[in-house]
This record gives sequence, structure tokens and C-alpha cells, in this order.
Amino acid sequence: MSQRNQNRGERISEAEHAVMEVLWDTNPISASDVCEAICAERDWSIATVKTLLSRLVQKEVVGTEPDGRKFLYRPLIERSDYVGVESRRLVDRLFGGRAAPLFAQLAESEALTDDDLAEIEALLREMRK
Amino acid sequence: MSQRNQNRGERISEAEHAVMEVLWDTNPISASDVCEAICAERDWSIATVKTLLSRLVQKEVVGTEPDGRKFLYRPLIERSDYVGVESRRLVDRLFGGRAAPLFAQLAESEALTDDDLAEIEALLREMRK
DNA sequence: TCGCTTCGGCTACAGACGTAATCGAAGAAT
DNA sequence: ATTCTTCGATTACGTCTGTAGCCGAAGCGA
Repeated sequence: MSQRNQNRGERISEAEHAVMEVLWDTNPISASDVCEAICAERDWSIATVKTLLSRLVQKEVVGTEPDGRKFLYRPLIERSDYVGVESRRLVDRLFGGRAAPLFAQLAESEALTDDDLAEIEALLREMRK
Repeated sequence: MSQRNQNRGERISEAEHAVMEVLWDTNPISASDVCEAICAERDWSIATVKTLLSRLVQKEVVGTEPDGRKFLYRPLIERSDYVGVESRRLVDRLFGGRAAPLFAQLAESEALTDDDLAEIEALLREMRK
């Protein structure tokens, strides 16, 4: 059921979200290992990662636990919660809360692969029950 | 086909987007009429609307034309373009570019009404050809 | 024990954003 | 003509974001 845990709207920024993805993928994890995972890709310095981590801790969406002399970080919110909130936010903002127009939009802009279509059809059949 | 017109990534902020919605709805339109349309709802002053309008003009997503002593504003980008870009951005960021998981997410979080389902099914049938 | 390295914490700082007041030109009213 | 009103333009300013440097404590190597 994954209860709502998007702390009173404490928004997670784009860069912060990139860090969250790492934490969701592997956790608990140290700051330097997070850097290991994305610094190259995003062309960041370790300092940047540390700042983002501490902002996430402040926002109470990431927790820490001491590990010897260093810290390990772990997400305090579920990725599915985050993704759900963000998806809904977009649907609300851009499509008046209706999902069908979003679907139409994606279809029109060719963002739907054949695989997507097949999968969605399967899901639909699934829900039909 | 609505060619790409999201000017070299000039992002439109949330507040700016609200103004764009008014312009897409009615245009050309004067600053005060835009205010008429949203100032109450968003609890803004006319000054705020004027700032947002000029930022949109700077970003070249809104154009102006003189109308006697005042200006009329009109959108320079299609709503469908904007919506397409934003939708894709979300799908890329949150679902690795795949639309099916987004669909699943919406389904799971009960963001899909029966109407949505029916509409999507219709669209699917449509695309099947 | 004395630097060298490593970490987290604090500080910094420019650009974007939300929100708005003020200013100067141009009309409108009298 | 003089004042009042209306606009767009300019300026303001606090917060958030992206990006990072510096500092002091704690281990580590010698």
C-alpha cells in the first residue's frame, strides 16, 4: 500500500532526485560511493554530492547511520511513492488530472514503443477483472 | 506536425506555465486580462503577472503586439509541444523513457478512472492499425 | 607523535523563481 | 494645462538550486 511519505511537500529537486536514484539502487551507501556512481556521469565533484545528500537529509527523505568514522545514507521514502507523486503532479498540471490525454500525447509524440503498447494492453486486460 | 519550438531548452517555470495556460486559452490578451483570469485563483498581484509575462517574452515563448497604448500577448509555442516535452521529460527521468511503467504507476495509484480506461482502450484499438 | 588523507559540516555564490514595489511615459478626466 | 490613472519597464529581494571550496576532527602511515 506504501503510505504517503512525501514529507509535507518538501520538494526534491532534479539533482537531488539523481542522488535518490542511486540510493534506491544501492543502500545504505557512503557519500563517496554515491559519487562513484554518478559523479562521472553528471560531471559533479564529491562536494556537490555531499551538499545534495545533506539537503536530502534536511528534507528528511534520506536517513543516516554511522559506520565507523563515516556515514551511510539510505532513502526514507519509497521510490514508488515519489514516482507516484511526481506522475500525478504532472497529470494534474498538464492534463487536468486525466490520464487518457497524457496517453494520447505520448502516443502522438511517438513516445510509445510497440513493447509499451503490448504491455499496456496486457495491463488493461489485467485490470478488466 | 507541430515542429519543435521549445527554444533551446529555455525552461518555463511552474508559475510561468500557469500564465501560459491563460494565453493558450485566450489570445491575444492584455496583462490586466491575464490577471483577471488568474490573480484571484493564485492570489497574485498584477505586478506578478507582468513580471511573469516579461520573463516569458524574454524566453521567446510569448510574443507581443502593440494595441493602442498597451500590449497584447500571445503564445509563440503550441501547448501540445510544451505538454509533449514535459511529458517526455518525466517519462525519461522517472521511467527510463518507457511509457508502460508510467501507465502501471497511474493504474496502481488509482489515477485512472473508468473513463480513462475506456478512452485508452479506444486509442489502442485506433493505433492497432 | 606528526603530517597526510578522508569525512562530514559549514560557507559561498551565481542564476532561477516567486512575488512585488516603484518609476516614467502616455492617456484620460476636468 | 494639471492631475489622475494605466501601462510596460526596471529594480528588488528572499528562497531554492546547482555547484563547489574550506575547515576541523579523526584515522592512517611512518
